[in-house]
Order: sequence, then C-alpha cells, then structure tokens
Amino acid sequence: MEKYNPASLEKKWQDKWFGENSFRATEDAGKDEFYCLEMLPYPSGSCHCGHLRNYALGDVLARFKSMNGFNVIHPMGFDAFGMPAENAAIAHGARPDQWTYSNIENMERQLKRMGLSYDWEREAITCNPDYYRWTQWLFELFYKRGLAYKKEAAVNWCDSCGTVLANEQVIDGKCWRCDHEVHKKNLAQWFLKITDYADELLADLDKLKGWPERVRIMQENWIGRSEGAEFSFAVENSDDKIPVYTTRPDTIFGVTFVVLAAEHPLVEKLISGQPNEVELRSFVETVKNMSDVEKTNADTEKKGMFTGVYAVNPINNKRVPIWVTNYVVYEYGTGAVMGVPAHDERDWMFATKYNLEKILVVDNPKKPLDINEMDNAYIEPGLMVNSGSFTGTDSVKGKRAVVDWLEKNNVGKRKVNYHLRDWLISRQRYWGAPIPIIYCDKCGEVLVPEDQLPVLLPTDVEFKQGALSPLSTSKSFNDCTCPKCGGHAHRETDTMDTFICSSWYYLRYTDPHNDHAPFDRDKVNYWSPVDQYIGGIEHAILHLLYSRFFTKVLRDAELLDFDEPFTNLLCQGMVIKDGAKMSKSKGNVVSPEEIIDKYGADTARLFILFAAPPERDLDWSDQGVEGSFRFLNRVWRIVNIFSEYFSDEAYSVEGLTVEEKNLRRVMHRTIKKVTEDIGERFMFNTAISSMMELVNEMHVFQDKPLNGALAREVVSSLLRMLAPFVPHITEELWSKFFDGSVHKQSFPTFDEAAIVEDEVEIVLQINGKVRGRMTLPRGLDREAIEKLALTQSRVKELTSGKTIVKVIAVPDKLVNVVVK
RNA sequence: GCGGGCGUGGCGGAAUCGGCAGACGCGUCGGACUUAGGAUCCGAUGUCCUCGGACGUAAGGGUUCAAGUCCCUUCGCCCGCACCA
Repeated sequence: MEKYNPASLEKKWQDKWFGENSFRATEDAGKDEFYCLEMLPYPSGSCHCGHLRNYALGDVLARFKSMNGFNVIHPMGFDAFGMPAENAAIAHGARPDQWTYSNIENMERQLKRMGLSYDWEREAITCNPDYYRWTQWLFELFYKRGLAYKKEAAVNWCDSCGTVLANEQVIDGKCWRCDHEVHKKNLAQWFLKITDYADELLADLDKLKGWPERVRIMQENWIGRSEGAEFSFAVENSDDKIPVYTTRPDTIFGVTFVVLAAEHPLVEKLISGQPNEVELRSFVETVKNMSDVEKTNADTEKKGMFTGVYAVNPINNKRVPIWVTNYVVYEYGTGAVMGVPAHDERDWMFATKYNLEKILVVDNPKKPLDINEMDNAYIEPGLMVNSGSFTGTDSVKGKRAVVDWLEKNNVGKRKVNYHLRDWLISRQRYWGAPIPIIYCDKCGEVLVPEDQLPVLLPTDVEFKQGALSPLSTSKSFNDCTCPKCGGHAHRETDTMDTFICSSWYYLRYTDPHNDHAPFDRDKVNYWSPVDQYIGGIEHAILHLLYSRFFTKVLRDAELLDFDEPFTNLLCQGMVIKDGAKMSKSKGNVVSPEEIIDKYGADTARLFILFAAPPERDLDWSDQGVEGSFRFLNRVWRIVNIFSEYFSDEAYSVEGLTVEEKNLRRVMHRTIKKVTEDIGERFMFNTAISSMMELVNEMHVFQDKPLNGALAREVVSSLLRMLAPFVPHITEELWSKFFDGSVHKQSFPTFDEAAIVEDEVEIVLQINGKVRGRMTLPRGLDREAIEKLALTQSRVKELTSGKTIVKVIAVPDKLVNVVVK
C-alpha cells in the first residue's frame, strides 16, 4: 500500500482545482443559492491560526452546501488599505502599494495551500483603483443623499497614528489599532450620517434571528436609544437659557440644582466677574484637562463648584444654583443636566458631598419614604409627591403628563437621544481611498464628476509620522481645476476610513468586474444577502454596524432590494496557546504554514475544527495535531484495505452478518449525525468525532471478510462526509476508487429505518439508580416494558420486602421502579 | 454598577427535548507485532472501595420517579458597556 503523502497529493489537487477554477460561481435561477462568506483579511503578510480557523469553518459549510445541491458562492478578498502599509513606508521607505501587493501574493498562496474552495475570479482587493473607484462613487452617492457632510468638531485624535478616529474605534479611551491614548482635537472633518438610520438599525436587530444574541445586544447598547424631554432653565438676571435633557421628567419638581459640563459654552460667561473667578477658572481648566478615560469613569469622585449664578425651573419657578462639575458628559444630550438628588444616584452623591437640598418627589407606594432617613436615591417608579398639580399621579404616567405640560407651555419638547454619533470617516493618512471632493475658491465644495473617478492616489508624496495628510505634500494631487467653473481649486487631502471599503465588499463579490456600476442590481439580489457570515467577535460593532448602515442606504437608493446584509452570523472564538491568545510578544505563535509543511493542510484543518466548537476559544495542542494526522492515516489505511473487498453487486440487508449489519447501521447513524451537526448545529467537532467512531467500527473488518458492496458503500459515504473537512485526501482516495471529483458528488443521505436497531437495551432503575439492564425488542409500549421489568430477577431481588409505590416506563429507554 | 456567557476526569471536550455523566481525541498504563519502535494494531483508563457497592458535573439548597440540564442563593472566571442624566 502506498503511504499517505499529504505534501505531494495536496499540491496535485490544488493545482488542478485552482488551475481550472473548480469553485467558480455562476448565476443559475433554477437553483437555490447559498452565499457563504468569511470576513476578509487585512494583508498583514501571512495567515495566522485565527485565519485558518475562520476559513476552515467557512470552507466546510460552503462545500457541504454545494454537495447538498446549493448554488454556492464563496468569495475571498483583501481589506488592503490601512496604516501598516504606510508605517512600512515611514519605517523603511517601502512603497505602500508594493508592500501590500507582495503581502497579498503571499497570503493568496497560503490560502490556496489550505485548500479553501474560493472562486478567485471574484476576488476583491480594496486598494485596487477598480475597487476604490466605486468606494468613491458610493461616497458621492451618500453626499448626494445628504448623508455625507463636513463639520468642525472635537474629534478623537491618535498621536501615534497621526489621524482622527471614529467613536467606534476608541476602546477604553485608546486607539483600537495601536492602543495609544486618544485625545480630543478640534478639526473640520467628514462624517457619514449614520444617526439618520439609528432607529432602523435598532429596530431591525429583531430581524437578525440568526445572529448571536450578545452581538445584537452590543449593537443595541451602542446605538443606545433613550426617550425623554429637552427643556430649558432660564438663567437669572439674563436672557441666557440652559437646555437640559432628561429621561425623568416626572422628577422635575425635585430639581435642586443645575450642573454644567466644564466644556459647556455658557460656563465662561457665568464665571467671569465672580468674586472667586480665578478659583473657578482653575477648576474648569483642571476638568477640561482630565483624560476621557478618567472623566467618563463612574468611579471618579464627583466634584463641582457653584458658579454663583442661579437658574429658574420653568415648571415651578424655583430658583436653583448652577454648578460646574466633572461628571456631566459634554458630548451627550445638551452638556447640562438637572440635578435631582432624591431620584438619581449621581445627583445624590453630589448633593450629599456639597450639602445641597434634596426633595422627595416620587414616593414608594409600598413603603412611604422620608427624605431624612434615605441613604441613597430612590430611582424606581412610584407616586408623584410635592409636585404641584401632578401630586398623586403615577410617575410612569406622570412622565407623559409633565412633557405634555412642557410642550403646551412652550418650554420644552419630547426628545429621543442616542449614544450613536455620526461616523467620522476622514483620515489624515495616505493609504486609503481619497475623498472625491474639490474645494474651489468660488464654488466651494464640489464633488469630483463621476466620469473622473477614481481620484487616484499620487506617488509623489512624503511619508511623515504625525504630519498633515501625506496627500497634501503632493503638488500633482493638490492642484486641480474646478469641475464647475474651471477655475483654480485644490483637492481634499484626507482619505477615507478603511471601514468604508469593507462596508460594501460583500456586494462587490456578486459582480466583481462591473466597470459601469459598483454592482448590478439583479446579480446582487440573486446572491445576497449573505446566508452565512463567519468572523471574529471583535467586529460586533464596527464592521457589522457600518455594513448594516451601508446596506440600508443602498436599499433606499434602489441599488439593491434587501434590508440586512448578513442573515446568519457565526462568531468564532480565539485561538489560544499556553493559556493566552497567540501573539508575537508572548512567543506562543504557531504558523499554519509550519503545520501544513509538516502534516499537510488536511491535518491542520481537521485539528482546528475538531479541537473545540466554533464559538468557543480553542486551545492549540501540538499533540492534538498529531492525533488528527494519525486519524487521516487510519482513514488512508482502512479505505485501502476496504477497497480490496469492493464489488458492484447489490447486497440484501438480510444476507449480512451481524457485524456487517452493525457497520451498516453505524454508517447511517453517522451520516445523520454529520448532516445535522454541520447543517443545523454548527458542531463541526462532534461531526468529526462521529466519523472517527465510524472509522473505528470499520477496523473490525481489517482482518475479517466483508461484503464487497457494503464495503464500497461505506467508503463512498465516508469519503463524501469527510470531503468538506479534508478535501485533499478524500479527493485522492475518491479518484482511486470512484469516478469524478468527490467535491462534485452529492452528500450521502441516510435511511432512518437503517439506523433503528431491532433490539434495545433498557435501563432498570430502582429509585432512580441504575441497577441493571434488559434487552428487549424495540417499540414495546409502557405497559409491556413495565410488566417485563418487574419479572427481572434483579428487580425482584432488590424490591423484595418493599412496597412498590410507582413504576415509570419510558419506551426504548428505561424503567424506574420506586419503592419504599 | 449594568448586560451577556462560562464553570464537567490528568488535558481538549461530549451528553441536541429532564432519562445510563465522561462520546471522540490527547496523555498515561498494559498487550501484540518487531532486530528495534517515539510506527502500526488491540485493550484498559472519573474517584474511593471491605468488590456488595458508595461518591461524582464550582459550592449550598429546592422541584422531580429521575437534574450537568429546570428554579433559588453563593463563589470564581471570561467578554461587552459603563457618570448617557
């Protein structure tokens, strides 16, 4: 028998598959399509184990669906713009495009070595002008629809990356990419109006039944919708007003102070001229200089100073002091808050510290409260008290009543607030898609005409860390003529956030070579939405939220006809080794290519699918890899042994020996298990373990005669079941003993009748403890098993002298005799 | 603090609807084959045991004929959000 030699046979089949593009997807209206997608990688240089896991999962599903008759599209590409390419340029003068394309070349080679069933003709590389031309075109579409605008704002700035960041890219006050502290900077920047879609993005989360609950909840929290009211306090002896936002209008009579964020525009006016102006100003400066992390941490001690000025509560004309504090978030709501110490924990702490008045306005209906005996705020709903004409109203109803009053008296209105902010998309970096805007002295902001797209990246630039956008150093790029008036103009020198590029790539795959539109509407509608998306949880908000936003805008622009881009989402766990995530700094990195060199891609794939269920973190084990390799050798050997028995004659089940019947039953059982584990449960690990059981069962016949037709049937089923997991070895063995490609065969089907055994073992329990077993024909009813169980000597022995209280019989499973 | 998840042998993990806990793999031990084995094949492997059994799914309690699974309390770990008014 020839030895199993993965290196040569894997190469052979890869050359064939990718040489003829075996996995080409073509539209076929007569077939159900299945869009299987894994998150596209950043071309960092080489694939890591997380990639291997992600893509192996997708590949099993794509191949499985294809064998089940679906018209599968399974594309791959590269999210190729971004900082690392530019950093390479800064560090050692590499050209970002050359650096990127050589990384892509290497990673494509590695992906092919993994035997992944991609249709490479559909590849999308986001830094190709053919691609970013349409990214720019989409920006213009957003602009024309009023969804892209430039404004000056305090934005997140990362010194280390030398660029601004979107809110979603700031994690714990630090840059998502380089982990450096982010600070605020006032700049004029481009934004996409994602907040216009906040309500729909929130509501449609309910449609995403195929998404993990935690991802939906994270998005829900991120959008952070809250309903309340906005109204204004008048500043005493002045025309100024202080608008505040509250979700508790029912507590409006309990306001005893108003608090402003240090950044609030009115602060300067209020404090100037106060006797303690110097002290106040110094406090305001201290708060302004606090880092965002410190400022937004609930544990930071609440501090404040009385400005010396009073405000007037519009509902009862009560005069309350205005304080400036460190605990109001300037960016949320109006940057000013009404202080209701009796019914808000933060206000309680603040009022206690500075000895401010507390007024109870919502009482506990079950147990009346006394403000002097409370030791924290009462935040539950209840009965309104001390609230003028609202006294006695249920506080939930009171919310509405108070807002009605505010609206009627023209001092306030209903207001919905979101945590979600507009998406800041400009980046002061080179390696991204240029924003297709021209600034003309006469005409102002002008879109680059569509027929002049793409706005190409220039090559005459200087790369410098922390400088302005490198594009501004290019004369050829900067100077241009105005498309409207033909006069002198200059270009926008910022590029777009790379998350824009990856917000629509899955749509481009459906029509990757289109040169008159980003994609054709019929094609995108045929293939999309993505039936199964697979990737890491780190994109729970960023990429997944942006992509949903894009899809909705493109639907409104009638470019496509669906609301949500990804019907089902699977978030795979991390790959761990020695108790920590694999990372260069920890020195616990395993390179997939190393494993492929040593054992072959099939072993690498099998191990990573077998070691843990997809969503759980996976512990890398070198010995576990050996085990997977051993299994494939066992398959190789037993299939070759079985092939000696092969015959084409049909067999009759009755004519089989007991052991042959058992093998046949295990085969059917395994097909059922594998079909359900892949198709319904995403439990690839148990699918593999059941196939291992089948292979173990086959070993009974390694030195025992076996019906040739059954041998053939078992091997055929096994190879077809294994094919999605280990495509090379199965293709090789299939080609030796059968016709065509194993990957073009249909997935084996099972016969439920072939799985059931004639006889079943029934567990005998006394008081719930297993005390024996009996073998009975299957399908007996309750009464029959119960009767039979009571005649068993073991049961008689253990129940003698005791009273049988009850007997529970579960057909084909167990009998439990309850005795006293 | 709020939200979500998890806790099962020496290890990774099974147990899908409340019905035999520990499938499958790793490791370990034993056997066969062999000049040899770190190859291959076969077998054993939760703990304790007086060999009858007893105990056992983070801890404690509850429901049930029956609980890893359902309910309550506690502990521990992981992830996300966090002064959002």
